[in-house]
Amino acid sequence: MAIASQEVSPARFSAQLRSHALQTRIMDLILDRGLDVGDALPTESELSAELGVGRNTVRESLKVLQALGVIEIRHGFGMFVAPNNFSALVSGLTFRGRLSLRHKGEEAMELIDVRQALESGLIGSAIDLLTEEHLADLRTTMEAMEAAARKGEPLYEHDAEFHRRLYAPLNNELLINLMDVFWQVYRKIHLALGTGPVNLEQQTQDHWEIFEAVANKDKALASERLQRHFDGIRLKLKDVAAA
Amino acid sequence: MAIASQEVSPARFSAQLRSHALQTRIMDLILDRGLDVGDALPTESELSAELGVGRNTVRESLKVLQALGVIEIRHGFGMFVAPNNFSALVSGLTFRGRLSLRHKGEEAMELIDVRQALESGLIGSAIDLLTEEHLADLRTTMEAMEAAARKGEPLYEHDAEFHRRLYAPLNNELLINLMDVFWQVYRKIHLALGTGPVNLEQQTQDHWEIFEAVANKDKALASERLQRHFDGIRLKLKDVAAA
DNA sequence: TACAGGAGATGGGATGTCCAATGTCTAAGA
DNA sequence: TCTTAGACATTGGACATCCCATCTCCTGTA
Repeated sequence: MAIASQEVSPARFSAQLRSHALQTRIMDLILDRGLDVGDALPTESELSAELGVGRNTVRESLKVLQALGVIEIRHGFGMFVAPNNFSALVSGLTFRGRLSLRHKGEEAMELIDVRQALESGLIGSAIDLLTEEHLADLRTTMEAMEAAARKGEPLYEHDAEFHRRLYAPLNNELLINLMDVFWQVYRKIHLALGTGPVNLEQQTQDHWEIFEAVANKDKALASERLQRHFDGIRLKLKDVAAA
Repeated sequence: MAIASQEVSPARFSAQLRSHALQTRIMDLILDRGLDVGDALPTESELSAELGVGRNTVRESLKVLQALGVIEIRHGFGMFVAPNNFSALVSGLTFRGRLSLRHKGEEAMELIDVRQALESGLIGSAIDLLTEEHLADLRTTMEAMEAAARKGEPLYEHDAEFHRRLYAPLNNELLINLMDVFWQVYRKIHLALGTGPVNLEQQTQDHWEIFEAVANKDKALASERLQRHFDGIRLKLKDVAAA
């Protein structure tokens, strides 16, 4: 018969299947009714009645859907189909990253690898589509970063913004969201473990160099400098994991 | 005062913050106690008592953590720290993809873009690290695919397996999981919309060509053929979205 | 020794009650 | 007429309690 899909035991997850099925039923209900982003879902009680399960059970599924970024729940008002939202992944990935740091930080490192692959792999296409306007936005971000560095403020937000805008030309929201997730996970892991002293000037300088390569439409150089940028991040993470 | 972080209203999500906080507390509890993959969590009642919240409330958070792949819940036995598991993302992304198909299928297309970027961007590194053993595995998969195609069976599993093994040399589980997620989402969207007739021979042939380029360690050719493979997928998706 | 079945523990789920947040509607006041 | 404070209905949040379903492990019997 060769089911041959997963190496899990057979009827060991019947409960999980049931609750997953309920989540699917709710999502199907949304799709079947033609609800779109921003539209309201039935109330908890209505769903409970329509789906034939208790309100608590429905709530559990709804909370999961909320966590997955499918719906948005507003206390006292209702539940709505959510706009794109990947904040869900952040929690899960952060947990895995921190868990892995107790061993050798492999998973956290893998995360950097994926981000590096995505960014240095896509910088070429991004440069192709780059307009003057995009470049101006990037410069603005860099100037803000430099100002922050001078004041000794953390560069977290500016760093994220830089990378976000770097790939804005691709016009791919999923990609932006994914990279944002990776970035946030890295940041959270870093914060959770206590960051050592950071060299703000060096960090700013790195980004300026990437900016320069991008501005000159030098794909190879941009890719290389991005690689180096990530190598630096990787080293920092290794230090933290070793401690 | 310049909060200036997000463009959302201020105290509109206090409830979400609270439930998210509870999830975080549970994850911190796992980390603080040094629990590792496979270790058992306290029971629902214990957690309820320790965290000072009702059992139902704890359950909602636990379900979320389960959905995020953080813990594994086994009815009648207990809850355990889960091994890496990204099946969570599948549901959320599939929903978004199907939702977007009602418009122009933009999000589904973005998903293909990201996958294409990841795969064609990383094939070079994968080829660098490719061993004879990896290649043999790949060939085995291809032969299985060909056999299935001859019997007129769907190639889903073989297709997934091929791509999984293609990047096995990178030894990056996160990457493999991510690509698996994208693949499953694509498949689910495809199934949900009813797939047109598929050309099994053509599909097999595509993969053989990619295999050939990889076997010859021709990075450029492999990358190009991967690109073409994804272009085909993109076209198919566009057809479905248009219907 | 091997198997069957029960005991105990744990999660799954339903129901009812009350609390808290939100938006809306109304009425008083400027 | 416009504004605003407050009452109100609606909706989600949280909890307690009860019972069911499922699992593992252990014990007794063949």
